[in-house]
Order: sequence, then C-alpha cells, then structure tokens
Amino acid sequence: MKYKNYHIEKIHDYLFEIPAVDNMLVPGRIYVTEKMMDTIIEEDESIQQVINVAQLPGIQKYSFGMPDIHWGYGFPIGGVAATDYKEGVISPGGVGYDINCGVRLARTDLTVDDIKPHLRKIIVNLFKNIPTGVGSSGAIRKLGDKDMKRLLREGMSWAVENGFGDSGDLENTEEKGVLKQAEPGAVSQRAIERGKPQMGTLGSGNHFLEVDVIDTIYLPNEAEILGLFKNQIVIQIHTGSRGCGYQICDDFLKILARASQKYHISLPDRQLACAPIGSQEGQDYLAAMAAGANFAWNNRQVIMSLAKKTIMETLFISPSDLNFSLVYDVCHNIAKIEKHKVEGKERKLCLHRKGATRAFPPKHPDLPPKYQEIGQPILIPGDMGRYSFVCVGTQKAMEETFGSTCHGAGRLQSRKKAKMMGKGRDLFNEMEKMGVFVLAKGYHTVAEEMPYAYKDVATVTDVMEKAGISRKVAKLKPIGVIKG
DNA sequence: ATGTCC
Repeated sequence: MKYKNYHIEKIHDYLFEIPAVDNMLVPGRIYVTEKMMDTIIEEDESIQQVINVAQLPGIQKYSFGMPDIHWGYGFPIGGVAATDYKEGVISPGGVGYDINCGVRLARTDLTVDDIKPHLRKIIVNLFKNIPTGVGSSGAIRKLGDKDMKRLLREGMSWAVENGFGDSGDLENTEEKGVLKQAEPGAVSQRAIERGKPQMGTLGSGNHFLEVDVIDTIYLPNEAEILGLFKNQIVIQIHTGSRGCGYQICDDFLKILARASQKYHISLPDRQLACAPIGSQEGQDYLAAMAAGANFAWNNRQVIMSLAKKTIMETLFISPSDLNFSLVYDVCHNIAKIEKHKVEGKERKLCLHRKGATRAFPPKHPDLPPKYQEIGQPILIPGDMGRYSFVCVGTQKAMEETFGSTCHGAGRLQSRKKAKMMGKGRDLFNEMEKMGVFVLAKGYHTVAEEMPYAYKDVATVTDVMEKAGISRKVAKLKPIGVIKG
C-alpha cells in the first residue's frame, strides 16, 4: 500500500508495518486504523520519526508507534524502542523532556452522591493546597540539598518516610517508586536547585488533578481486584518531574550530542542524540534520568497525600470513612532496563517508552501480588471533559510490543489553534455545562486543554484492545479538575 | 512539557 511517500503494509485492521529499507535496521510498526493512518500522515512528521528511530544502533524487533502517536523531539510521542543493552544506544529523545511524566489513580469509598454537594469546595481547597502552573512552587517546605539527594537516589520512600502517604503506596507504584541506577552525582546542581521548591506541585499544560466518577465497568473481576466500583469517586493525577527533570534532559541532550560524534554514530536526525548504553555518557544519562524519575514519583506521591488530606478536612471525615488508597502509578516517559524474549532468547534491553505505558501481563514478577491475576493496571487519561480509562496488560503485549501500550488521547488542534478557539468565550462556564467544575491558573491553559482540542481517547484505547495489547477495565468521568 | 531565552 502506498501512503503519500511511504510504503506501508497492512498487517491487520489495527496494525501497519513499514518494511525496513535503506538505513532502517528494523521495520516500523504502528497500531492504528486505516483512517487514523490517513490523519497521522496528513498532520505531522511522526511516521518519518518512526523510520528514523528504526535506524538507532542496537534496536530490536520494531520501531513502534501507538495510536496516539504524534510529532515529538527526535522520537515520536507515542513511540516505543527497545535497544540491546550491550550493543545498543540510549537516547534522551526517547524519554522526553518530562522524565517520568506519568499518571496515578487513587480510590476512595465515597460515591458521587456523597461528594456532589461539596464538590466545589473540595476543588477550591485542592486548588489552594496544590500549586499549579508554570514555575509553581511552595506546596511543602523548600527542600535542602540533603533531602534532594536522598530522594533522587532512593525514590518514593523519601516521601513516605517524610509523612506523605503510606508505605503500602510503594507496592502500587511501577518499580516500587525507585529506579535503582539513580545517581544524584550525575545530576547538575542547577537541576537540583530547580527541584527544591517544586516538590508537590502540578505544573502546567496537560498536567492535572481530577476528581473522577467510575462511569462504566467493563471487566467486573478486574475492577473488584483494583478496588473500583460504579459511581465511586476516584482521584487521578497526571504530572512529572517539573523543572528538575526538564533540566536533566536539557543538560544531557548537549552531552549526548557530543557523544554521538565521539562514538561515530550516524543519525538521520540530530535530535536522536544518543550514546552506547555502556559508555560513560550513556551510563551518566541513565543515572541522571533515573534520579529525575525518582523526583517525579515523589512529586506524585506528595500531591496525592495533599489531596487526601484536603478531601478529609473539607468533608470532616476520618481516614477509615474515606478509605483512600493508591490503585497504581504508571510512567509514560521513561527508559527502563528490562529483560524480554527476542527470537526465543532472553535479552537485556533498554526500553524507551515515550508517551507510551508499560502493559505487563498477568503473573509478571514485577507486579504486586494482589494484581498478579489481572495483569498490570494501565492508566490512560483523556481530555478534561470526556473520560479516561483504566486498562490492564496482556501476554500479547509482552510478545508483540515489549509489554507496552498507548498513553492518552493526543491533540486534535495545536495549542495555538485551541487558544484562538477559546477567545471571547467563557470556557469555565462551558466546562461547567459539561458537568465539570474547573479551576486553573491561566485561561490560556484551559483553552489549550479544552475537549475540542483533543482526540477521543476511546478510539485510542479501542485500537489497543482490538489489537489484543491492553484491555479496558473501567471508564472514568471527570466532575472536578485543577490545572496549571 | 519547561523559571515557554543564560
């Protein structure tokens, strides 16, 4: 089949392949419908980016695109690339600027009827207690060098030991909230300084904290094990490593641009700057990126703990009445060292997931005991007006995509166009008419994040479900949102 | 995404 300049083969209704030609070391594989493929080719260069990534030294099996694929820095957002640990490279472009950007979901025992009369007050207080917006700070005391270095090295246990949340939260976080290869010494002082005042802050753009209602249950057994039921109130948090992770990425893009030359790696795009994983530069990036990931886990943990406290204080209820707990926390911008089967042989790989979520199957040793039977929980946020999905991973994901799936809706309109669309309207009121009470620092951010600016996330999760990669457990509808 | 330019 010929799509514009690309030769693309249809594998099945939800999967297309770009054969390995020229400098491609592996084929590209993109999980989309034919209709989606048309629009993707129409709107950006992300297909070319899949082809570019397929040229990275040591890449295994395929350069993947998920149905929410769009143009990103070097790698597409919605891209997955596994490189061989011994012969392959690691690239900051395959992680993104927001290191360990991710999503967490917390459950409560409250129902929508319990909360409806108090919703506005809850959102007002959440907005008061959790700083949002670019450059936001001051959620908790400004951290010192000692705290920063400890949390960068040790991960989310820092937050738990400092009174933010419970030790049980660690088990319900991907990697138990710590990448052990983290080395604070690999992180610049500037990145550390930027992190100090920002712990527990939400940030801007598509980051949010939502009060959601469980709208639909698709898989009752899985939902029960996750502690989810119809009409239940849950809290969803989407944020990352703030200025700290941004600075780490920025620092290492420069270092790895030099390394690409030093190790004579020929690249189709300078933005794919990378280094052999085993090189000093590669190991330093891995150590710094892991530290940035550890910052992000602490950030989501502190925010969740502030949210729990805010809800209890607003409703005058006890912890046992609220019965608040973390369902799961996933990363969707990260590089992980994982073991996977390639052509029947187990290999140590570096999994770049950029705008892509881990989707491990039932019985995987990295899952908490209580989720062994159902597979890894996957959190796929949609736009702030429609819905989000909770899914679980499958064995097929492990065999086909190195245990990976999609991560969200993806934009329909550019930020600029969405901003234009919002001019002269009362978007807060429009959201309220949709049944969502929104508080945000900036009107521009609300315009950029309006439902009309996003694709329907249901079409994205459905592709991954039809392809057998991840399965929908529940649909969540927002009723209250705080944003940057 | 990001003290939206050290």
